[in-house]
Amino acid sequence: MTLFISTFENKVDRKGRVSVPASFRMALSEPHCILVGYLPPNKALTGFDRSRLDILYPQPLDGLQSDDSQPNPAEKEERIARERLRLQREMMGQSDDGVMDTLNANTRELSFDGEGRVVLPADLMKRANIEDRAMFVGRGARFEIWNPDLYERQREAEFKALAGEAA
Amino acid sequence: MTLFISTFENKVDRKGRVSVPASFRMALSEPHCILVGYLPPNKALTGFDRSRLDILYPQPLDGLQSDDSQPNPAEKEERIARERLRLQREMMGQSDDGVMDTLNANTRELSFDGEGRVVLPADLMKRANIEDRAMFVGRGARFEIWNPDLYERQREAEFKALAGEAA
DNA sequence: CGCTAGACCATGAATTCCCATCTGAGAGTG
DNA sequence: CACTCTCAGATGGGAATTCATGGTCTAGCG
Repeated sequence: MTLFISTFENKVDRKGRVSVPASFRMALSEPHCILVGYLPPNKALTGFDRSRLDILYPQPLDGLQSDDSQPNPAEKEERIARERLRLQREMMGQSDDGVMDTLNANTRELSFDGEGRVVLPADLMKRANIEDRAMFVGRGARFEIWNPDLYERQREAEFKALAGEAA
Repeated sequence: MTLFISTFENKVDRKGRVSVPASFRMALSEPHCILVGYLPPNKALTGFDRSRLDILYPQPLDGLQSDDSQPNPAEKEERIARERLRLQREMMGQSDDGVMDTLNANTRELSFDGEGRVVLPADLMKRANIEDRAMFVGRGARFEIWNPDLYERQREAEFKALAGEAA
């Protein structure tokens, strides 16, 4: 899999559009969209590829039903029943997975225009203090979108932490 | 795949009609309806795609009859017999599945008009304190419909929980 | 006959699409 | 080594489409 590396500063135009760095776009499995969200206490937005969700989500049942690694059928049935009960409760809003719930609510699917840009929703921009410039920061499997000035401070802090650690 | 993410605030008109966000509509497998229900002590309504019911329901017999992971034929027959008895009791109203019973009773099938709207039943609106605005909140496999003001408080609470967890 | 639920139509605003321009890096050339 | 050419990526603006929203009409039902 391809990773997001390096940093790029691009402009945000009046419509909220930004070019996603070409190298980030090429790292995507879904070529036509990215997921971008905000979660506290972060100071920046987080972006990632759509295929990441498949990893984050527990597979409902399918994984269990075809799972023959556990040869004991009674235990397998029991696990399926338990998982089904969990899904049933979840469907009625009694979820036990607060993290994923919050992530889903606060993440958007942004699609590219013909030039490789996305529009950053106004509320997300506000949360990350992004105005007319955006810094794309590669973090491996994900990337971050910062206010460039804030990121420079963050970078210094990270450098300092590393240097201090080494000393 | 049906995946609901992000949040959208839409207006509820005098007839109780609301536009379901376009991205939610596109996530549906059944393009012409959604299931919406209320269960205490939730503060919001819960909606999901019709196809979800197939997952929530235990497969009657089919799964067992074709299940050859357990080579012992006697035990397999015994399990089928047990399952059949369970189904019989269920058909007589002696269900052992309280969650699904409650879910079925308190869920409505809402169909779309030509513009992608549904009408929210008055009693459901009342239970969720929804008046003239509705906040659609993506929760992955399901979504929620909130009074926007209540949801903003909920969002802050979720953020606080996340931030606290990180600290 | 009055009412309600559903279908149908009209409008404005927001979003997406499309085309034109700009810029910087690197290759090629004299 | 200076200069130009070329190309991919980035940026800007206007046109076209989608979406949300409000209203009206019609049919079925009480």
